Amino acid sequence: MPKKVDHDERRRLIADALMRVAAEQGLEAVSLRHVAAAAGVSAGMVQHYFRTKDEMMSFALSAVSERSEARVQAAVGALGADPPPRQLLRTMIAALLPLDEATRADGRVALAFLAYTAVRPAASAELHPTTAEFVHFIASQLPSGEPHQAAGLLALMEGLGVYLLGGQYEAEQALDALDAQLDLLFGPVPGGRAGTSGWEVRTGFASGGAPLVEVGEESEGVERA
Amino acid sequence: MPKKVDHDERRRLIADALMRVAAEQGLEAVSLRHVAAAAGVSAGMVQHYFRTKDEMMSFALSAVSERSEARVQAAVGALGADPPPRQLLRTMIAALLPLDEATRADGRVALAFLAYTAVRPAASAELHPTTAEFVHFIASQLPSGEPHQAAGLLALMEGLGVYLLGGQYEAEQALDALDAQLDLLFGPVPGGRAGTSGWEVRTGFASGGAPLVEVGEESEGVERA
DNA sequence: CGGTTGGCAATACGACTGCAATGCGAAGGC
DNA sequence: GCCTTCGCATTGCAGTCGTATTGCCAACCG
Repeated sequence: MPKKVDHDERRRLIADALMRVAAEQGLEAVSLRHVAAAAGVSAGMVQHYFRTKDEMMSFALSAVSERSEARVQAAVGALGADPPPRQLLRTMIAALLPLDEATRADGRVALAFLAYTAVRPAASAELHPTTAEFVHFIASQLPSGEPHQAAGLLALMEGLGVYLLGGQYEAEQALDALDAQLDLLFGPVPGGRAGTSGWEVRTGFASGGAPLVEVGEESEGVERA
Repeated sequence: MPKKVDHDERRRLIADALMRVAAEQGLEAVSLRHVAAAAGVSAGMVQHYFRTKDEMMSFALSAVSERSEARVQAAVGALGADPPPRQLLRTMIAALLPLDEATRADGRVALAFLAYTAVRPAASAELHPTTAEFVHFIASQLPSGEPHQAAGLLALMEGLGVYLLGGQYEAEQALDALDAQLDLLFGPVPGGRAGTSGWEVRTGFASGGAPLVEVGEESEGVERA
């Protein structure tokens, strides 16, 4: 073989550029040439490593999931062995929340992919049934062991992420809501951060903030179409 | 003036077609010609009623929110005067959840718009700060009156919607999780549907189901891009 | 009846898309 | 020292995009 290049490294480099484009301008702006320009390579090279655009999208999709998984594992690993369940869950969930600008960018990409795959189920067939396992794990950490409560906690995390991305919740409000939920599930903790002080619903989104309304109806129905 | 046509009715007809296209093929597939074809009109007519595509998108966006609002009001109106807070909240939230195939289509559109506006904040500037008001209202219905708990309940609803759309949760599981949460907030009810019986995490999504993984990381981070 | 005006269709245009095909330089195998 | 093979860039093509422009038809005013 002639040249020696790490095939997978190149693909990751391209996928990084894709995520950068998607985070800034949305998935609609993701095109071969656009991604190539963002990666600082030629459009032909992108085509060389991904024979089709769908292939590129699928790779980027799995890259997103891999990175988040790594993020959770890093956060949990910093916790030491056998942490108390409440702290473990809080750490894992906080690691999955888009709390700072860097993780918000990733969250936007993930959100875009969420809508993307909602219409193209085949694009994510390779991904594992992580959600079900996660619910199961959460339930095992709960005092009640209730799967319903575990599913609710996971959904709460998801919703917090959506609202954080939409700008309706600030990071602190989201964490307060999370802690309040953990209070409900584990029982209140004296030294916790679960106090009610200082919470105020944010108003006045006129200053270029993200939309509120469609978040409120993110999952609403419109009848037929 | 010559002809007599209801300007707004035409716009709604076109917006309906747009939502149909978006629900089936995603927002990326929404183009003037596509929408025109779905509406059974000429492309020129669409252009006549919406001078620009962004104008059309904004109109459809507000139409989505209007419809969901109407849905909630209809559900609440069927409840009679002064319903108990728990029942009121459950009814409102259930009305916003994509529980059947018809509302799922609307939910897909709303999800697409959510990702869309995450990148174009200006497209939704006209929408009101509904979320903050909603949190406030929920808090007023809660025994604790805790805004944190209210924000958490709203986030849980949002997450349930996302997972319902993704196919990770079935309608019954979502409602069970919702009721379990209401149990936590209001205290358990003897006659409630909050039993743990029959809950089983769904596995084996191989059969064309929607993705699980990127839902699990819907709000994760990927570092920088 | 002529003219004006709104409703709507058709077309043209430039920019962009994904993708296939082609070309060329460089690095090893023989 | 060829010669294959890989890495990568370039170009071309058919199609779609959003938008501006043009033109026809029907309806109402005078």
